[in-house]
Amino acid sequence: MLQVSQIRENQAQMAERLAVRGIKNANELLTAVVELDEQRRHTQQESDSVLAESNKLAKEIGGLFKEGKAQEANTLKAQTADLKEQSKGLQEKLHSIEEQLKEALLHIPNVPNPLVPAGNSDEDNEVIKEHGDIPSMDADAKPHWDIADQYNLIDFELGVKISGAGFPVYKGKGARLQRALINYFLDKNMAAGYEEIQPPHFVNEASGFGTGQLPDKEGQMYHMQDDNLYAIPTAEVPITNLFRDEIVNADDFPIKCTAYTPCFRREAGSYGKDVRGLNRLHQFDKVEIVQVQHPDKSYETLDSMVSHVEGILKELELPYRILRLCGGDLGFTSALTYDFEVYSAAQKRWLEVSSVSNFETFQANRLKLRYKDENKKNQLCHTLNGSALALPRIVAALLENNQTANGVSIPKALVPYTGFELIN
RNA sequence: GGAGAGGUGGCCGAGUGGUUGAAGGCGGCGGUCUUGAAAACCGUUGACCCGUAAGGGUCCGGGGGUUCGAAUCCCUCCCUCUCCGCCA
Repeated sequence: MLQVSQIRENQAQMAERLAVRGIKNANELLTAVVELDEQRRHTQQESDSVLAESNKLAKEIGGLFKEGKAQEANTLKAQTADLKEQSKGLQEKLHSIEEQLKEALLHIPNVPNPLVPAGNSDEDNEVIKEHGDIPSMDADAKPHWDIADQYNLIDFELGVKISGAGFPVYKGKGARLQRALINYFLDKNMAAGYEEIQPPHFVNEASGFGTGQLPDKEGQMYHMQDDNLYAIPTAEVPITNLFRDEIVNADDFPIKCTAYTPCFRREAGSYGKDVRGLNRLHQFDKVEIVQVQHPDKSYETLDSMVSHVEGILKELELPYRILRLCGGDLGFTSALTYDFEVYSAAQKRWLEVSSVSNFETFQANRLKLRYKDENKKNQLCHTLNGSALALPRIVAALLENNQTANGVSIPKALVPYTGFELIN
């Protein structure tokens, strides 16, 4: 959620940058906010002075009663009726304006960083780096779903039987590969200074709101109606919400957490050719990194998170590229996002495996996540997160890119974790 | 699922209608003492909104009510804990 004070100060600039997202009426939306805020402040002033007056009278009446001057007290009492009436009306007005203001703010996305290129779709994302050779495969190279089938690694049909489409069953070396990747990622993140956390996989409404999944993206999460809990779509939600309503110590910056969790996504309405095999699932595994940082240092941190993820992909010997997301592809809450894609040789396409973002104060504002600055004033922190990494597409790329006549070879860095060098 | 207790500032905890935004303690910050540190002692220390400021207002789980006045009384919702039952 944007801060009204900032909108007031930089409306024109913000509108301009929001336009990068393809929002045509950005300036109108911001103007509505500013106007509501003006009404709010005006109404509050009125209300405050009425309340100040009644507080004064109440104290006088209290004093008079104590002195035993009941007569005078009762005279004063009569005066308060009118004030009460006024106050009630003003309170109601104030509440209603505040509601409208919140509603207006809730539907404005984060302001993109100046680096964010304009554009409407993933076509307009900016490739800022490409690394590794695209493997040239034989014509009969198999997509990962065939390899998974051949070596009995993943059973999609069994998943359908017990849950439904998008819930794969990993078996044997398939399951072990998953476990190896999770441990490997966690170890890499820990070595980079992230504290490992095991959070709950279900969260309450307040948490969904804090990171921005609610109220807009309600349909994308699984919801347990009886208990009003949501299955987490990413560890970002429980981890970032650890810091909800907190005033953290500025000396603790940067706060770095990592967590492995399954992720649940309804992906309502998705269908078509992109969803085959592991490409798009209702349940998948991911190791996430989250940081809470001082506003002055968050972009430095974003860069360090990007190079951290990059280091992992290099070790896994996967060809990858880094994209800077354009305005149209940028998530609602993000100010700047880098996506990582690995090349999947048999499908002959890039697959997104990580998304690293700086949310600046957008989440912190909803979370009320603050720190004390040098002047002991509370300021909003910056939050960042990234996948390090999401498993399924890494598995897909590993299987496809490393297939040989003898089987699928495991990258060196991973062998200590899998305990085998070859899937055959 | 059944029964009971409770939700107060960063934390613990007192407070049952009046000038209490809230005793006390812990923690934090500053100081005295010390070669330095610890201990001890003294002082200081809530959040949010409006206002250039002075100042004003709101907040004791959320919402509503009673009252001139509510952390304190009433209604309602939410949450937590304890015991019993069930159970990895």
